[in-house]
Amino acid sequence: MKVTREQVAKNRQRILKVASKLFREKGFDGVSVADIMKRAGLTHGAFYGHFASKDELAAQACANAVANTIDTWSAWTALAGDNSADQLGAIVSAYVTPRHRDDLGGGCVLAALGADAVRQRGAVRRTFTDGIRSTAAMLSMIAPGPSNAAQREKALATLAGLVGALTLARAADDPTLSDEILNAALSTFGGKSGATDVAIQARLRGTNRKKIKGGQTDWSPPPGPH
Amino acid sequence: MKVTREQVAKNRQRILKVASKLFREKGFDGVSVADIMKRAGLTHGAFYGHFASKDELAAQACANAVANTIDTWSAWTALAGDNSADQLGAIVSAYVTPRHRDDLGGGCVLAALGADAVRQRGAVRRTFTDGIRSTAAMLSMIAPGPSNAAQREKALATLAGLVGALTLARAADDPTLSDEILNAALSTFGGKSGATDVAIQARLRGTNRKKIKGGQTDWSPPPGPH
DNA sequence: ACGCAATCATGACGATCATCATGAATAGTG
DNA sequence: CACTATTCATGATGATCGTCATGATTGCGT
Repeated sequence: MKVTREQVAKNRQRILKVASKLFREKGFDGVSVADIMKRAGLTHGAFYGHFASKDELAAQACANAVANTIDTWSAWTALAGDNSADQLGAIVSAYVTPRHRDDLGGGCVLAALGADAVRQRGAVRRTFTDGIRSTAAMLSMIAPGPSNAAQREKALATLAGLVGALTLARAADDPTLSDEILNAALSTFGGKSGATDVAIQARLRGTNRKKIKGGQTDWSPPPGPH
Repeated sequence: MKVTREQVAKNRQRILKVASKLFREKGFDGVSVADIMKRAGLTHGAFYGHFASKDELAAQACANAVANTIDTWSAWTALAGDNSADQLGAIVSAYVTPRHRDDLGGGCVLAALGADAVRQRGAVRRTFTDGIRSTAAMLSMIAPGPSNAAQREKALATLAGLVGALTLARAADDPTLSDEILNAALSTFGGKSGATDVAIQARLRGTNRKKIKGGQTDWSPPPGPH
């Protein structure tokens, strides 16, 4: 078989997207190349025409997931207007939600693969580090504080709080405890701050959940500037 | 071969201890039964005389790691005296350290296996949930706040912040960024609070590191009430 | 001291894994 | 239209995995 150049590019992107989702859901060691290819609608033999190894795929899928996270956060802040405090509040409010907690494969890559990244070396680890840098830089620009250093400190602490809360809320096998963790993080890390519009909050926190094809949850609020 | 009943118990404990360490270092999927048994000084065949399956071992090793974490935290608070604020500060100060970051196999199980626990079911997941409950309860008792609810909220948010900071600091492949994350968490989550004795702080934060046999780091401050 | 029962070592089983070899089909090129 | 390069499917390979069967060794109750 041979396919159109356009189809080849589509296949490659589909592999990346599927891998990005499956890795977040089951971890790097929990997914096989055959699994990924099957979900991408291909067989395992076609894999090595696109990527040199599973490790190379992991790195690129990680980069894909990071870009996904950044885009989502951008969409969140765009809904909050120009006020920095509102923007930070928007990210926190949307991050620490049952909706995000239940969307392991489509959610923040730092929370889903953070512990796995520790055990990786080479490209995967470097890509992940850049993901931390990017998200931290994004939060630093909108975090409140009397100086750049103070803003960055708040940004890093908030990022840690969000990632930790989501991880623990996911790990907790008890809905009550899980919700409690999310709510504590929401209150502590700025979800209540400022005068963020209530309707926007509701949208960000998933009150108006929207389903898209395939039973997947669309956790990016429509329409967004992207 | 047969061995003393006492030796059998020792072997079992050794398997548990090794598994508890290796699982934290490499994740549940990253360690094989043969790996664990080899490090415990036995061969893989002896395994199923002690545990019914790898999953059962994972659950018990997880419980072991939780107990380990609780004990360590108790030792930390014991050094800080009777003041609650100092005790919380002691835990935060000792938790978010390069020493703890670099001791993946001996450190907090919530940070090391949190993301992996999400993908587990059954006993492992339940044990892990209990670990979250236990640590949260411990922090709730010493966290400041005008009410029990406020104390618990602060405890949960602090726990999330600690776990997230340690995870990100470990994942970051850049020492500068990694230290920055630890310091931000230290400042934000109460490490500076109160009048905690400077010498105790230094001991908790690893200034007087002590090596024990096997090149392993003894991250529990001596002597401790345990 | 004898015999049973337990514990470990050796080895093997089937399943699964990442990766590679091969061939069929065909899009792109002249 | 014919040729070539490429893309994918099929299948195989060697390694590793969790688990189990077997037998040798020997502690321990009698």
